Amino acid sequence: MGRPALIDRDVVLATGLAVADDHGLDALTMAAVAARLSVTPMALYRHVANKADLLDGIVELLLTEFPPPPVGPWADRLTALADAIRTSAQRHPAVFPLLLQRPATTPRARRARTSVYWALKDAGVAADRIEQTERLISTAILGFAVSEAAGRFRHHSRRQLDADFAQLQALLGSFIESESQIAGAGPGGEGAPG
Amino acid sequence: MGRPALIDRDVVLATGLAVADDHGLDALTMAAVAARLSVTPMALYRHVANKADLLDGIVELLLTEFPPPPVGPWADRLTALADAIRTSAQRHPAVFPLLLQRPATTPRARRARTSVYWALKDAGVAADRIEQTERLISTAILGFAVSEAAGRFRHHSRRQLDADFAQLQALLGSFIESESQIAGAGPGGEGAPG
DNA sequence: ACCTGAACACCGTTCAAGT
DNA sequence: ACCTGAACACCGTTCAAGT
Repeated sequence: MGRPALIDRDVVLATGLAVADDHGLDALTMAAVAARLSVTPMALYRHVANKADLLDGIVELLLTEFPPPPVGPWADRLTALADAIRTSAQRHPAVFPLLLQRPATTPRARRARTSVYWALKDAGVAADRIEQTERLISTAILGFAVSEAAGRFRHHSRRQLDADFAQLQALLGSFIESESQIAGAGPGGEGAPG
Repeated sequence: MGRPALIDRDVVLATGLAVADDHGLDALTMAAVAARLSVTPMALYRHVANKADLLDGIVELLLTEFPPPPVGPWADRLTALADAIRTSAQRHPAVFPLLLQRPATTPRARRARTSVYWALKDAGVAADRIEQTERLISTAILGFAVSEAAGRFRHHSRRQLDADFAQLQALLGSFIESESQIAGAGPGGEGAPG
């Protein structure tokens, strides 16, 4: 067998993300990633198939930043997840928009989606309405996070955007309650008894 | 003075859009656009400053496809606009996502935004709530249209996505009504009298 | 097994030159 | 004024070669 590896796939992806964070998506080239790793561009091809695979891997890496939601009432769990998504977008504005371009079928994407499913179940949403409800709220949250990260709101103040995001979360919260089968379900844990 | 022009900015932008529609964003190169116009790549630089300017111009061209909404009740006008946005996204999936990356400060973008303002005013939304309300509904509609165009929903059926979009529009409609200061304002023209 | 060096087709962009 | 031809730095990717 050969010599010890200098790099592996994970550091290639993490380095690619760092390059994009620091200098933008246009600056994310194979040569730039390689230079950060003190390695030849061609060395990367043992760890990623090509540049598209590198981008896919970086998007996948982004999903890692969405922490498992805390235990607690369903509304708190969804709020925490939405805040984590927005924070991740702010931290990685160059690559975050790519998230909209990949179907969420990888294990990590499924994990994030499943935690939303559980929250909606606890909120009292009917089983056959959970998937559609998840798509609606995820799309709205991602749409905001991407818009903010990509610069569509660049002429608005941070204070204004915080208020916008809070309003969006409130709207989605009341939508979920309207879908709830639990009479008078508030943002509590398992809904009102009886 | 010189010789008659073979091309102008509008045909360069339209040709760029056509290349992206036919072969994707990666295939949208200066050389490809020039070839379609039977011209040298360098000839394009008299009409667009550089490739970024070409992309900006194409995004601007997209806004042209949003027709002025019909006269009628505010809800019908907003529905028509939302449908036009989604249709444009479906027709131009490669470039539509770029719309999220530009602040809507150009005249054409402002025109589209203004027609939403008027609809919200007619719906009875308070003057100091109109701009935030417009951002919320535009972000949700654009988020859906971009997600669909960019492929995030590629594993879902057309029928399912139609239902999702209808549900999103219904949610936004009831949100607007909840913001209305006109008691019992339905989706009618100018709200209930008195 | 992992990395390097040389090479290729292609890309955006410039500059000076033609009409 | 508008377009062309030649040229440059850079990009993704291949292949054969080194250890």
